[in-house]
Amino acid sequence: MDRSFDNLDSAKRDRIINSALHEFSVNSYEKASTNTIVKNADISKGALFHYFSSKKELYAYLKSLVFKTMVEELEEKIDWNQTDLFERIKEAGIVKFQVSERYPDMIGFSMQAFAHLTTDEIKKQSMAYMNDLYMRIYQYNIDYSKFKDGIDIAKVITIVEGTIEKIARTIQQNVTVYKQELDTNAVIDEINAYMELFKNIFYKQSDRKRG
Amino acid sequence: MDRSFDNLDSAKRDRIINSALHEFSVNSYEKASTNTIVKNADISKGALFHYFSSKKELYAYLKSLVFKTMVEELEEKIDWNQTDLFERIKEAGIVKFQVSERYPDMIGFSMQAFAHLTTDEIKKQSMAYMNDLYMRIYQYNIDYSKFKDGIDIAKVITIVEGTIEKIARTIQQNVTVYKQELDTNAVIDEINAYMELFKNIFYKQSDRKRG
DNA sequence: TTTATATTGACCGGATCGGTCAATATATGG
DNA sequence: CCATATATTGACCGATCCGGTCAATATAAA
Repeated sequence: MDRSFDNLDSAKRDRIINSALHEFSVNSYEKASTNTIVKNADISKGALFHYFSSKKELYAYLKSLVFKTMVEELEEKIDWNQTDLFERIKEAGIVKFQVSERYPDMIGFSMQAFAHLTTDEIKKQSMAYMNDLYMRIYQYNIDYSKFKDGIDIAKVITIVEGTIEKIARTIQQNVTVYKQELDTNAVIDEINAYMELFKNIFYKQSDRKRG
Repeated sequence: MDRSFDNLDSAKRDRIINSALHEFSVNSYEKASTNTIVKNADISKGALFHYFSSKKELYAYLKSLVFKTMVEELEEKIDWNQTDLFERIKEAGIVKFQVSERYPDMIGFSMQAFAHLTTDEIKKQSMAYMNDLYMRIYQYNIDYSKFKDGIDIAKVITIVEGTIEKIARTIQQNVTVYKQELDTNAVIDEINAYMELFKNIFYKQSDRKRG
């Protein structure tokens, strides 16, 4: 990547990044069109290939940007002293949500990028890394003694993850289909409500309010 | 559609249907390639345009097939006398799972097809219909008195849906990434285990075993 | 064998692809 | 103000792929 891209004012840079993320989210790498990217970013074809030497390089840049951004944001903004699982998960969810306010198609891009990795080895490696990161989120400093006896923690995590992703999908749908505006506080309130419900049903009586 | 397509032996017909469903799942309508469809279905270009007069007609056929199949299967195979919510949801999940054994890309196609409907009106209508169908699944003959007092049923449904979809995605991932074979009974067992967990946490003590 | 039907794949004009580059606009330094 | 350097433009390139056609061929029915 030409360093001139980094010197662009951030509004223009984000316009290009978001346009590219969107195009690569909606289409496979091969079918994603640089023409569409420049049109939506409102720049000329030549400009794009001035910043990036090729489509492939643009794609690689986006991959590392997404990866780096996600990891850094999670590292920074998560309170790693938090011992309550549901509060931890809520924080991670909010971080992802905030990132997608700046880069709306980042998560879509990740999924598309992962689905179309070429070799199985690379897929397995990425999967392994993702699992590592998530294990840290779910385990580092977390107090599991609050849970009722006999509760299968792995299942709890599946349930909570599934629920949050479901909420995110529903919001996405409301925004794109019903043209609802995105109300950040409402989203956080909703996630909060679910987390309280989870505490109520999964924690021992005496631990319900401590979380 | 030419009726000659219906007279094809079902193996060949399903090969064409699945190849087309897959191509339209992975790509938008415009970028989906009839060349790719015929290649993967192992038929000639001429044959496809003998069965269907155009790409658009093929797409319309798939839409109505998917819609009809889903509705009919749900109507037929769900036990509408079942009063337990989690058993009902389990049945619906298993029906979808069985359908996707015959047509693996049916659900992916539905999502893609929905996401790319042209007018907002049509989107809203489809959304409304989906909601209706799901409301019947969640409400018809269901005994909600088993739930603990103060439990928010809408949230419970979101949680259970999210969990089942999460399980489905994980299985899909294991199949495509890790080349694991798909063990139907194991999947049903897993869904069962989650449903038992849900009964344990959401039902009153006295109703946990009756479901 | 004759007739009817199913299937093939080379071929069509047109659209789009990733990428180039001479021309132009803008910014910088004296 | 000019001179130079840099940023940006969009018409243009050959290549590829598009949806769809159709004369030729294979297969089945009569």
